[in-house]
Amino acid sequence: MQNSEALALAAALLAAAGDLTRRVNDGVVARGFEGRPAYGFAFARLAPDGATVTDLAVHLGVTKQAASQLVDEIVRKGYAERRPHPEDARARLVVLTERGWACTRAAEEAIAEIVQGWAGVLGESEVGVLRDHLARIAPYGPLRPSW
Amino acid sequence: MQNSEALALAAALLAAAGDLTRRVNDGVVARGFEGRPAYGFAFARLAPDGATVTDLAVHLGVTKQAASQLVDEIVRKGYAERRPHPEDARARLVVLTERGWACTRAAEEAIAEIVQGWAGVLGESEVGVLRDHLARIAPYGPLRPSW
DNA sequence: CTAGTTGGTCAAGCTCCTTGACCATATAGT
DNA sequence: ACTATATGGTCAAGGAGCTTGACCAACTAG
Repeated sequence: MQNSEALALAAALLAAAGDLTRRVNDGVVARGFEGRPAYGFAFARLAPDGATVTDLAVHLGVTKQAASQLVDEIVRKGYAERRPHPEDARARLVVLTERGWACTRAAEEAIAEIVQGWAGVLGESEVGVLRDHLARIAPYGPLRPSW
Repeated sequence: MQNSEALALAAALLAAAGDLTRRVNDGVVARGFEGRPAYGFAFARLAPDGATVTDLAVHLGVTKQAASQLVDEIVRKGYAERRPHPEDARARLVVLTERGWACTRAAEEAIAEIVQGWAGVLGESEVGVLRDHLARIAPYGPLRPSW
């Protein structure tokens, strides 16, 4: 393996990720939602049944104070709400509102559209290969900065 | 293409990029340099023959004020220096110092090491396929947040 | 039932970026 | 040559998003 090939691979990976992040965010905004990339990962954690602020902090890799501020923000914008936790009076369960779900669906649409474009360039089967390769090299990568 | 497959691909791409960024930075720090991921892209632009602050700002996708502050930082840390520009008395040419070059080489070593690991998982030839796929889906992606 | 742990928030501060104002030099129009 | 505009760079102030530290309320283990 040539050194320059390793550099080219690293650059291509970062460029592809940066491009994806930007385009997903643009797609969500174009569908009428306001937000920043971090929302997407937060929503992914909240989606099934809600989560506590501490859960979210762990998921995002930030302090619980930062997660709490993010929740303030998405609550203020109407994407989620804080409810009493059914089993722990200290905790609060943060759950998506209907608008939060709509925003999540918008992000998924945007992603599907972009990946569709990749399939047009590489072909369906090669996109599957790409996904497989990526999953194998970074099974536990961090989830922070993007949709 | 299933929607969930598109989501899995997007998540894997972001995870891989985040993992790469973190590990390159760790590798550079482990080799005795202090820095943040943005340095790497700045150094890549400065490397051949130096660049002006404005060049750097365009390359990084930030304002020239931000680029100027970044240059302050890498100058203060001994990685670069400002010289008069040979053809324009308004401008200054920012060039890497020997320590700046050493830091760049350290980053390249770290990258080579990581990609080596990927070759161990996927095989040499598949790493080439991966690089090709990524280059084809994001030929002009942004270059900002990482080494 | 006290002692320690855990969920959450408030407050202050830091880092990195932005916008706005400004100066020095370069370039174009007349 | 001379004014007008564009460009390279910096200073200053402010904002977004994170951190650390302090703290309270409620859970859990001895």
